[in-house]
Amino acid sequence: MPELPEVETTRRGVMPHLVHRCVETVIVRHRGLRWPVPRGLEKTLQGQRLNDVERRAKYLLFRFEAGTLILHLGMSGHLRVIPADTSVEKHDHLDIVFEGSRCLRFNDPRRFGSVHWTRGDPLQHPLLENLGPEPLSGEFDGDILFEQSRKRRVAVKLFIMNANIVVGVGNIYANEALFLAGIRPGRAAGRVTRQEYARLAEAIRTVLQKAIAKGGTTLRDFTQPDGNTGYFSIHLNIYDRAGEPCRVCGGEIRHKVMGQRATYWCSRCQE
DNA sequence: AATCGCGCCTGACGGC
DNA sequence: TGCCGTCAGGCGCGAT
Repeated sequence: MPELPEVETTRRGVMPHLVHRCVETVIVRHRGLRWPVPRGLEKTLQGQRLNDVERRAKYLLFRFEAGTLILHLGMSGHLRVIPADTSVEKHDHLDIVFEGSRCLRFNDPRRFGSVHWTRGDPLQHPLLENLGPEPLSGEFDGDILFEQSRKRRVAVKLFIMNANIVVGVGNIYANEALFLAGIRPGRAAGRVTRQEYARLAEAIRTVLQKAIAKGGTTLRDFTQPDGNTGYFSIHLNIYDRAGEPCRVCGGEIRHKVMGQRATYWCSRCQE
């Protein structure tokens, strides 16, 4: 499932093939994503030049002259740049064909992804305007987490997965970051100390940056049909290792469902 | 205001 | 072999 590193890797992979090129055709094969693909997107995009591809949280922002295409990969979505005559496969919902036969193709089996169009500032779009800071930016640190969390009883794991607090911390990375910081996921957010939040913020940056580095090496060529996300190459310390020994202390890794999400921790390393 | 939990959707997997 | 039930999982939204 695409988490922030996968989305960032996707951005870096597709952008150089498409930027400064004009759209020739748009093909929508399945409008029924999480929200319907906007009516008239085909006409809106036709002839538009792509100026840049940016990312905000897990949203990709394709900046055209007349507006911005906002795209979320959902659970199972992925983007590739392929020759326009490449045969269509199951779940290929959307093609944006650029000059030079370069087709940006969106495939999403579970259809939790979405596509939006806005003429205004995409950062003011209702889906983006209330998002918290980017974890890899200078605006994010332990103090922000500490201050936002006072008097809040929600579990610290759910707290850091809340996109209004900080974006891009999906379930896997929340588990891994809490392990690195030595904090139990079930602790009330308001009871975690400033010092612990400093460690946690650093751990979040570390796991995300490592994952981006890995993704960057596996995803070098987006024109290859088998380009995968590099997700499985990430070294996981805790996620999906219930009952196995902790790599640091040998203690048994515990598992529990929290907020309908699989949660793992080491009962010795994490307090 | 904060928190909880639903539902969207398909593929993988286990049981029979 | 095949059918069926269950589960995962990001995230917005309505309910509490």
